[in-house]
Amino acid sequence: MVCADVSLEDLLAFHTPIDDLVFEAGATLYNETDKASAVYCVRHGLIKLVRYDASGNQRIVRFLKKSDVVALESVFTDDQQHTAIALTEAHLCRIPITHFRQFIADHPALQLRLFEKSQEALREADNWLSELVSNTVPAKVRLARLLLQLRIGDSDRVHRLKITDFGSIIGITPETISRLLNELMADGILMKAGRAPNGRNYRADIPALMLISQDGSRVRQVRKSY
Amino acid sequence: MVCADVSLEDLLAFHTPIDDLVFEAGATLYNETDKASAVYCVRHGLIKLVRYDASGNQRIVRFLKKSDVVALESVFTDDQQHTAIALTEAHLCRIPITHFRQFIADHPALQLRLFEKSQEALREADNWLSELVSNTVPAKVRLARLLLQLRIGDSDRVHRLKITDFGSIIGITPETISRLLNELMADGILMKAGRAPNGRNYRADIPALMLISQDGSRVRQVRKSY
DNA sequence: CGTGTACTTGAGTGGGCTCAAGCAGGGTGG
DNA sequence: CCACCCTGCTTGAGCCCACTCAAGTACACG
Repeated sequence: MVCADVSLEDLLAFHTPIDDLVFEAGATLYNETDKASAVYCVRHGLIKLVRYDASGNQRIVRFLKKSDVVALESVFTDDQQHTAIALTEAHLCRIPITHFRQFIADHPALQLRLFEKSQEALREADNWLSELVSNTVPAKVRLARLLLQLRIGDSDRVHRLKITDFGSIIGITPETISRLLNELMADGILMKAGRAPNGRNYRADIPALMLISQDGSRVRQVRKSY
Repeated sequence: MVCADVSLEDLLAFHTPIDDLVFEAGATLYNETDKASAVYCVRHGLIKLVRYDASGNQRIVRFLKKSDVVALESVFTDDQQHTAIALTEAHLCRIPITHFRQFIADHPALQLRLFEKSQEALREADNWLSELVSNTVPAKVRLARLLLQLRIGDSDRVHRLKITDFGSIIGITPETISRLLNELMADGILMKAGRAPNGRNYRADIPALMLISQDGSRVRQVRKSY
């Protein structure tokens, strides 16, 4: 929206040097250690935002897709907080940060849109925190939840990430992911479909996944009150 | 800031019915299932934002403290996404959501401030995701990281939450939390201090905690390339 | 045809969970 | 003032899920 709406045309009219870029799958947009220099609007494709913790483990904190804005935090700070990597081929428009800041200042209506974008991202982060990362919920349940979030539209298709990526979202090892996915395939709930490098996906039995995702097998015993 | 800055005076001048409220420790501001009806500015105290996942487990997704705004998402949606509970006695000013929306519309400068607030919250959420919830990092390390985040200013004091609250942040059971805290106390890194219901805290050996928090004992073996 | 990357599979281990019981302290009411 | 409760915390024993390490397979690509 931000780029597709008013703002894009306005930006172009602004005579700013906008680069229209194509990143191929696996390419890095920028690194955690870089100074903020631009924001990117996603036109097409899937981007992962990752962080490396103190022990060097990779962790995916969010996905960005069509009409999302990458590196929005650089409006307020020069420290990038993530590394951004394309998961599929991605088309982006790059807006130098100084121009973007100026543009925001000149267009108050945009501020509310960006605020809303930010709230959306926050909502997704909260979702991940509450659904995807609890040790107290079995890994299989969390994986089912993640697969549902990766559903493509209303279809029976689900994005098929690399198993290490599945792992760095829900916080378990690739080996365990592999075992769980094979289990789901053995049960006929998941089937490999599509071809690399794009379109890699699963055909999924959505109702079955929803059933698994609501699993309450490990509900904590509450002390009885007589 | 939002409440302490321009906006508060402006709001008052606006003749809006602002309630100035005091919640005691443990009191609920609002529930996940309630319709959005207001935002709250925190003047003093600590608020936790919790969610209950499909299996009924409680999960803390964020803390809010002085100068933060609670229920900011209700600017855009009527669905509350969390339950908000006071952890200490808390002083809040309550602004009915219709007034707040109107006020935002009339005061563009506020939009940028709220956008920034939202980015701050997002940053904290990302931090939690990347540092606090990885199963692949030992629980003790994650607990040390959490304790450092709960540090009070630059002192050697750390907020002492209930063990179930510690648990619902990093995703482990209260029993394990208890064992780990006792371990830290046995090592002289942590000492109980302060009195209930407020001021409950630990005196901590901060450098020791930092050491533990950077632990790399479980770094994954990288396949050697000869 | 060889090399690298992604994934699979197996065996063994251990950290954190479950269930269960007991303790400590601060209210509250008799 | 004590008895009682209730909530928060502790401690123990046993188990199991997910981890570690290690080796092997599948497949894409030059």
